[in-house]
Amino acid sequence: MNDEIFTKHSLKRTHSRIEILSVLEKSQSPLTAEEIFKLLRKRDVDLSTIYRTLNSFVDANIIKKEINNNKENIFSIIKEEDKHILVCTKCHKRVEIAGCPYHEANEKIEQETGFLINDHTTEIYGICPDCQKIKL
Amino acid sequence: MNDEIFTKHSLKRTHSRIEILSVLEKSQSPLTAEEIFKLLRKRDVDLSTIYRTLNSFVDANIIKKEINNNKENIFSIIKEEDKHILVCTKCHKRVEIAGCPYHEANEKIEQETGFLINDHTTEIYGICPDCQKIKL
DNA sequence: ATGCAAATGCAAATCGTTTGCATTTATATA
DNA sequence: TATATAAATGCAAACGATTTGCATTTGCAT
Repeated sequence: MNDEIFTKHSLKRTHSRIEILSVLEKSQSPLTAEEIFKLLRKRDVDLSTIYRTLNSFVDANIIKKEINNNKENIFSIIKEEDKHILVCTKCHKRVEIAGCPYHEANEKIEQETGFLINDHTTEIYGICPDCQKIKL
Repeated sequence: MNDEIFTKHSLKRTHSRIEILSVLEKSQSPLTAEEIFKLLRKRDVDLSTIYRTLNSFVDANIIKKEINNNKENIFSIIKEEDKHILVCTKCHKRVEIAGCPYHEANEKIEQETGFLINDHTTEIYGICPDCQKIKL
């Protein structure tokens, strides 16, 4: 299954990592480390391994860590639709960024306001590092 | 000074709270509880009080709690420019929301990409709770 | 000025997370 | 396919940020 994701970040394709990633992929909402632990069928993965794995995944930009309304640390897969575009207003270069937290942010807003959010801007305007170097 | 903010949330206007709020307001960037503790001039406020106060402020929607790149919990004032508008695509009602995390999110993006962000959409489109109740 | 609930300081407890170490496992190479 | 080696894991112990209990103090309404 999800083979590349491991090799891509030079992470070994181990039982624990496959299971943890699978749990996160199947989940509709972000999970705490403890929840992942409980969801792992036989609980055959040690909690410390879960924490180590989650940290690896965060560092590899595969998942992101946030705080929920209950002040717990939660983890969730960075999905394709979470990716946004940075547009340089000078050279018009377009750069894709991963792990943009807007999606999460919007979920929070939905929870807090009862709104059903359909859309939001996915382009962010600014000046890229290259153009910042050019004097005017 | 900032009198209403306390009465508004029925929080007593105490020395600790005034000091902590002041530190957060003066700070250009989000702070950890420990940093706030160290910034308090005479460190005359107990760490436990700082934590209790920060929790009160978060609950009262005066500040927000997030995770920085170093995986520490950080707190920052919810500023006016952090507020965004929810626009209902059915009834065109406009609702202001406080504590929208886009601003923080953008700061993170700036750090990670080197981009200087100038602008982003402040209107979010969806369906408000009232319109969700109306059958079509 | 008085009373009372809320807030505080202090010390101790809690609990989510990390770490050390011996053992196991995945992957590269012969 | 067998072998070597670094990486990953489980377990138990440690850690440290945050919370809590309790006696005392403080803010605020009356």
